[in-house]
Amino acid sequence: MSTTAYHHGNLRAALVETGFAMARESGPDGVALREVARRVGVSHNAAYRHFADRDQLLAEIAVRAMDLLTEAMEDRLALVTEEEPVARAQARLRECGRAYVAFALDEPGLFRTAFTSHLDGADNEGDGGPYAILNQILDELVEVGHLAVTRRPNADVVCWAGVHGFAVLHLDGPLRLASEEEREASIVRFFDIVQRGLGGAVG
Amino acid sequence: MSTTAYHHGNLRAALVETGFAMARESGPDGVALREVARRVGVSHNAAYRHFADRDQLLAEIAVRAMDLLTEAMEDRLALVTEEEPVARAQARLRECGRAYVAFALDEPGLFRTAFTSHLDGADNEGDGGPYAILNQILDELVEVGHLAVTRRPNADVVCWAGVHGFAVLHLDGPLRLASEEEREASIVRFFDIVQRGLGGAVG
DNA sequence: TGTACATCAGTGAACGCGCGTTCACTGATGTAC
DNA sequence: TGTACATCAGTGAACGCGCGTTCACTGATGTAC
Repeated sequence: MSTTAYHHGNLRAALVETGFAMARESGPDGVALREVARRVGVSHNAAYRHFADRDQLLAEIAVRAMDLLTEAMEDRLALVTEEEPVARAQARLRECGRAYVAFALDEPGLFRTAFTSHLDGADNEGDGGPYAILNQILDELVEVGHLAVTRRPNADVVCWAGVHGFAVLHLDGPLRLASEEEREASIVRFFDIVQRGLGGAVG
Repeated sequence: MSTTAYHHGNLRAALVETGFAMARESGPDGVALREVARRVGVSHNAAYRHFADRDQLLAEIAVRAMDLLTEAMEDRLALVTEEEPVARAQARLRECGRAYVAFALDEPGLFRTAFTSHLDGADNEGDGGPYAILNQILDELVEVGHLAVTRRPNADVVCWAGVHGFAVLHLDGPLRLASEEEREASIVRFFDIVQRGLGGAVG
């Protein structure tokens, strides 16, 4: 943008930021080292001063993408006003899932980048990311008496799989042509089934 | 392999077969037109006599991959011996899902190829593929009284999403490092939750 | 306060890669008379 | 049964693409004395 020409001063951050924007536009494969450098206005190998290779840059971008997903979920959870404990926990589970799906569909490039495998950096576990949020909400469902402790194990993976599969099928998969109405109806049914499946009581 | 040198006689089929083998090894991106031709022993542009472009070849390979998935599901369904109607339909739902996940994990290249978007050929709907099988089993669950007709709509998408997400998270995603025991425990919980979520009665 | 020098952060040219696709072509096949 | 010829199915060379990465380099910076 400006700064001291030679000795950019902030190259690393600029590369990540620009690469992030490119991932947003066109997913992980859209992040070409040469093109990132070009956009930042620096020679194409200057990046090697700051990253061992392209994958290391991409890993850092992926972490930021995952962070954005996490924020999107937190933002949405903050909007839950329901006070009755069981209904509240259920609503939080729904909103958390909806935020995940909405992020995937609104930010396909970032979503794909966040879930690019073969990158180290992001281990996605425990660290307060989407998975941790989900786990916390499931714990709330236990505390509140909707989900039996004995049925708590692996409930996290099940919920995650459902929501992730929903996102992926609609994003890249055979359901990508589904109308918004169909999508909405399916997701409503999804939470209906999950809620009944988790809970001990019916209806 | 042999045949009349010039005028291969069966080039189209040979290209599809070899491309299929390459997709099996390394997924859709592993199917390079030039390499397929090389392996078949033909000049790299002979393929253009039979396919408009690489995507058309890949689309045909994807259809065959989807067919193999379908067969895997059917084979596994054929093994269900349970006779009591409700238990039978439930078992069929489980086996159908298990076959899907097993295929994804055992044949990652083919699974990814089958679900490569941007290809025409496969519309994956109604034609007797995995989705049709799932729909049929859900209809059985309705007939048999486990699933209420009013709750039938979109149950297909929900089941599909769960199983697909499970596969994808374990194949490419953050759960790819999960042990076989964890995977098995999760999938058991998955069917537990789906079955309760679908059914009107509890456990 | 001035200068020497190590270190750091960039540059520019080049390598090697394998791909998809197109062009003008030639060898093989089969059919009509 | 023989031959002419259209059609079909391959070939080989070439284009253009953009990439990641490495090499030897040079200009800027800051610190020690």
